[in-house]
Amino acid sequence: MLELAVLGLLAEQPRHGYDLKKRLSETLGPLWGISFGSLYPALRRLERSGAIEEVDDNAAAPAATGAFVPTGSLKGDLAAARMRLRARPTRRTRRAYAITEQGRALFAELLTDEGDDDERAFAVKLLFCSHLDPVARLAFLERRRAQLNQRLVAERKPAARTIDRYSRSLLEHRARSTQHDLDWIAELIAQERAEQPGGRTEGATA
Amino acid sequence: MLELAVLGLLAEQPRHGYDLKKRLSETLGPLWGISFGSLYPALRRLERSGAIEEVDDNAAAPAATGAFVPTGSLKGDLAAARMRLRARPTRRTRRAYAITEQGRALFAELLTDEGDDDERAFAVKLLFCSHLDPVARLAFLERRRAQLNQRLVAERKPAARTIDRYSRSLLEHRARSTQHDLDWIAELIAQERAEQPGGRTEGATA
DNA sequence: GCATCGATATATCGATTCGATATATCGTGT
DNA sequence: ACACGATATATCGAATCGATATATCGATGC
Repeated sequence: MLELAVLGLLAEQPRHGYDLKKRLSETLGPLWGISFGSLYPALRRLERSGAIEEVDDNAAAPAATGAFVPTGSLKGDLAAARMRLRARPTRRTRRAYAITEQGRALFAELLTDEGDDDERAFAVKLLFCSHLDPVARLAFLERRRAQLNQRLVAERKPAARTIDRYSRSLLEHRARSTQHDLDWIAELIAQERAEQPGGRTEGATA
Repeated sequence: MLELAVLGLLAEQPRHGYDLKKRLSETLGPLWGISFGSLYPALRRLERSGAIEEVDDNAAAPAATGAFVPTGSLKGDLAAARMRLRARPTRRTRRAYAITEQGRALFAELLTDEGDDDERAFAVKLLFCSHLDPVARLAFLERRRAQLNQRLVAERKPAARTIDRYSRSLLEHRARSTQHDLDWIAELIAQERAEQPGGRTEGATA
């Protein structure tokens, strides 16, 4: 999962770890508080497997402090040179990674994979689903809709057990949330269909 | 977290692992697909720490197949006896646990703890917040409301970066969801206040 | 210049959790 | 007697988390 997210971001441009984390947690937000303890190992895994490779830091976004680095300035070059020259930089400095051809293949595979579909997986895949062809994208959204529909049915049936007031409220709220998600997906699907009519119409109107 | 959930269920009555998992996943649903690989170790941890203890299986819910065990029937007694008599039952049979005094203290402590408050922690605490006194419960709900408010502010501010259409849709949907959660909490708080007026009015009308 | 501070950045550790798998037991149908 | 599916416990390796340590960079003040 983390692999997919990292590959997706690196597919756009080379980036370094800190920046990857920043982007991911600002987009995935509270849904996935991604941690360095999982990110850096994931980067090492990906590098060992040849899906990404370290590149000489350039074009790797500076994760702006407000001050932005004038790419290729004298100052920047000097800093980079110093960095490169040091006998052992003790490696506490930026490491930028770029995706490889192999990595792109892996990315496509993970993105298409139908197996895993929890909340996180869906959100991550949606973030990068513009890389899918229209048909696959539609299938992806339909899959999600079916999943949510199924969940909603389970949530609608009354509680069976005697439950306390707060539990009941939680259950009810979750059913409403699922409905909310479902409406959203339905709209995304409608937009897809509007743009490429002729997709298969299976299960058309919810 | 799992500890809290387990203690909360065992506070009602003794239960065995499989049943605990069933109840938790039917209530926490897709938010937390709790697994045996975390549950059983958690039970062992709790037992070692003295928060729970194994009890001779009785009153531990049978997790109904539809057929219910007529508690204390001839058949049940025989099965139990056979189980107890076997030299080494290879322990692939039920283990029921009950909460101890120590466990209740731990439960109260975990439930009151203000530290951890992700989605899961909130849901679990809400499930058992009837064990809190009204003042603590109100404080708990207010804490959640403040957290969601803060999140909403962050989500409302426009995207800063150029993002693709699906990312934007995700972001927008999440802001709406947060608002939805916020409304829900606000209502829970209103109900609390209605039932016990005189709670401190700090930040009363959102 | 230089001391210091907060933001940027990488790394690692132990503990928890996940997901898959193995295996035993029970109730039921045939 | 047997097979079967649901119930039930257990364990393994890998992924993830949360905390912590440490290094670097840029700005601010003196």
